[in-house]
Amino acid sequence: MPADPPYLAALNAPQREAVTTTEGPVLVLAGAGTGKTAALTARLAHILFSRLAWPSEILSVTFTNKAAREMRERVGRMVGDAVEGMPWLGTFHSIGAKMLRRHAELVGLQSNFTIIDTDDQLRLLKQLIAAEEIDEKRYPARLLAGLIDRWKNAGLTPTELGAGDSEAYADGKGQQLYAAYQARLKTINACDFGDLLLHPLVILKTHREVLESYQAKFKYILVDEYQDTNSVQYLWLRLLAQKHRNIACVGDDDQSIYSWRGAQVENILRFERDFPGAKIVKLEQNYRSTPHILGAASGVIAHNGGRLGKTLWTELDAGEKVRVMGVWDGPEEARRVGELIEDLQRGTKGNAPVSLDTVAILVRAQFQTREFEDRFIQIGLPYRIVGGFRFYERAEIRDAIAYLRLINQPADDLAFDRIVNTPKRGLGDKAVGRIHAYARAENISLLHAAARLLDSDELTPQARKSLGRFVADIARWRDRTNDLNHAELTRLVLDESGYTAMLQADRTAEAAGRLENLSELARAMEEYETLEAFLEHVSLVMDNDARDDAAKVTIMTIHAAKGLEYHHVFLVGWEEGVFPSQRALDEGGNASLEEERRLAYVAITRAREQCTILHAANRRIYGQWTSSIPSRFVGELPADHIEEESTMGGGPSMWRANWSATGDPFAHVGSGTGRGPGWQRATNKPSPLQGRGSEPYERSELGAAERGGSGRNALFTPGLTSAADRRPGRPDRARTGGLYAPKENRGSAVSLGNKGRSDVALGQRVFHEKFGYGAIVEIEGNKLEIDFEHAGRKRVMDSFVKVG
DNA sequence: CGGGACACACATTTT
DNA sequence: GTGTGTCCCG
Repeated sequence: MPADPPYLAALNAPQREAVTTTEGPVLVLAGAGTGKTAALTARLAHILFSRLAWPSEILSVTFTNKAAREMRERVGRMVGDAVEGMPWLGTFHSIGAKMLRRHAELVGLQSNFTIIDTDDQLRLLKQLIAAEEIDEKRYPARLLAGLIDRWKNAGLTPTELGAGDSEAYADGKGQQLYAAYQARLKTINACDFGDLLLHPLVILKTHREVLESYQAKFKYILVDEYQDTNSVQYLWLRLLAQKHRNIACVGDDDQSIYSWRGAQVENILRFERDFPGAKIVKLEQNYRSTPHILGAASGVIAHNGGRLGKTLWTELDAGEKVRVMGVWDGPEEARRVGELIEDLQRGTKGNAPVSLDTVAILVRAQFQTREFEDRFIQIGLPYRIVGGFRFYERAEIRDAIAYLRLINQPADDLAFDRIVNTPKRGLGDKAVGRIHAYARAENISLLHAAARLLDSDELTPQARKSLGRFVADIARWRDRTNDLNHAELTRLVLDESGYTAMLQADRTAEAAGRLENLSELARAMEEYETLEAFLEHVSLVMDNDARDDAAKVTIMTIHAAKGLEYHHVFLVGWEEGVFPSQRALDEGGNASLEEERRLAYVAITRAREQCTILHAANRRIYGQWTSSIPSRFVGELPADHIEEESTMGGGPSMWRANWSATGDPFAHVGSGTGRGPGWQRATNKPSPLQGRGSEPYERSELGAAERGGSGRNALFTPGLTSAADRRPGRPDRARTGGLYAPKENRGSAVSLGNKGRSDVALGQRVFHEKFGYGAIVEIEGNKLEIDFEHAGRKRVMDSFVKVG
């Protein structure tokens, strides 16, 4: 036997088996951190090196673009340029789009169809709902969108819906609307995310010759994160693998966290039945986490039933126990995490300084990121939030892309609607309404209708002139696609449409940023061969790849963290109602709870060396202060693997007891009734919930330092409110000292009325304790409107900024 | 027609 | 607390 090829050298026995068992169905059960990606990429390399197939004959699907990119890079390192020829490596959605473009006509589309996002989808549905004269208040478009999504994930076209399904919306109009929606998409030559999966399935099912060509083509199929496949994806795979039956699926039932998106763990559980004779390989040696971290994760997941069951083990040294910390409230949580990260960064107790790139904070839901953002701006700790607002969702970017979409695809009515009057051309509701009516009557696209209306008397001369110019512009730009590259075209369009001028005329601070974003857009486009390729990228790639190299702490959701690893991981908000989420507790029963638990498992196993779990006793959720108890998952952590500490004295068990002794501290407030600050003020009762957030401007005046910490004791001991609670804001650390405004201005700022200070001016750069640096865009007495570099626009009192 | 003020509902996770 | 939709005014 010749020496092992390099790609096999570093693999353990089960991994090798997963790599070299190329023929026949294989299911690889890979626990967290067991070298799943390594095995998967080695398998690809093995198939290529052994000349079992050409790169174009391998289908390998992942769930995220991140995973696809990583696999491409790693395979590239092993096999060199051959990876360039792997056209079928990508996410289910990108591969679906690719197949669909080849066979679009089979489902009534043209191959230059537009991929619409959820925003466009919602707008379209609203139109249809209105046309049916359904009360959108009673039956929100969102609900319908959710249903359609679910149907598509299940692989069901409108005609295939079950009897009960159409009942789900507006007294049985669900099916009808679904059909109308699909018809509408077809006329505007567009499809949504779900269609990228559903249309290809329909094509494979109804066109034997197409199916056979793909079956013959894909000699090997690889699927990552198999536990997350939904029904459409599953049906795809089953059809495509039928001929060669060389399908390798890698997954972990304990990491199934997408059932709400239609994922069926059952797919993994029934693999052997679907592919008789399948070989099962288990990867159980973990290379990522210390035994304590692994032990903690295993202890939690052991509370779930119906698992395939794996026993993870590791050869790594014991390392630190998982830290569990109880804190008083949300702001304190952020403060503590900030301090701990600064300690890491500095290096303490003989530990070497740590790069922020190896540190992550994982949250259950997006709203939790705010607290950390606020705090980190304040202390100047560099951070990056993954997910959240994405570059391509900004209004100006969407506008620019709408222009391009319309140029690329004149039937794109959604794009037309978006930009026909942006920038303002004097084409308001009335004019646009006429265009719509005409298009509907003649069954033509909006752009087409607009062109025809120019020859009629339907529009006012003013509107006609304006619209004429718009239509001519689009046509002219369309012609220029031949002689200009798309980045140049974009710049031309932005200039000639008046969009650039509109932003230049806008003196607000945001406008400058928008212009910058647009030039960034044009720059990004240069990396793509064609306009079509770029638009596809925009539609499918959701992660913001604006990566800069400065080391930063990463803040993201647990979902987004799947597949990633960090040396130091902070898991925050482990409280009942936050994690597990209230939704999961309220509905979905045990299945939801188990999914939350798997999420906890995923979260813990992201950590390599150090895992810190935090829970707060009080948290403000949707503006209401709520007391909370530690997550049940905290209780499920095996005692041997954790060490608990609390910043509140007495340890977590103490204040847990406190909580039950006090009963519901919010009983007198009628918590959860949605009563706002106004009501609280009106009652004029010295309630601990009163004050603070209820007064205008106060929120921004108070440093987070004060809002956290012991000042909040009042929540549990109403008698003791004040002194501590009313103490004026004060920096809690030496390095931020001196940034506060002079004392005499503070506390009485509101009563001082409109006497503004004299040392500030428009455009001036200032520093605010809570929001960081920003420029003054407006001065109104003692109130300033400031455009903060990181925190956006806020109105604050002038006494709380320092000229800087 | 456009912009601003107001009232209102609405609040996981994502390709 | 937020964003969205609507109304009214210039």
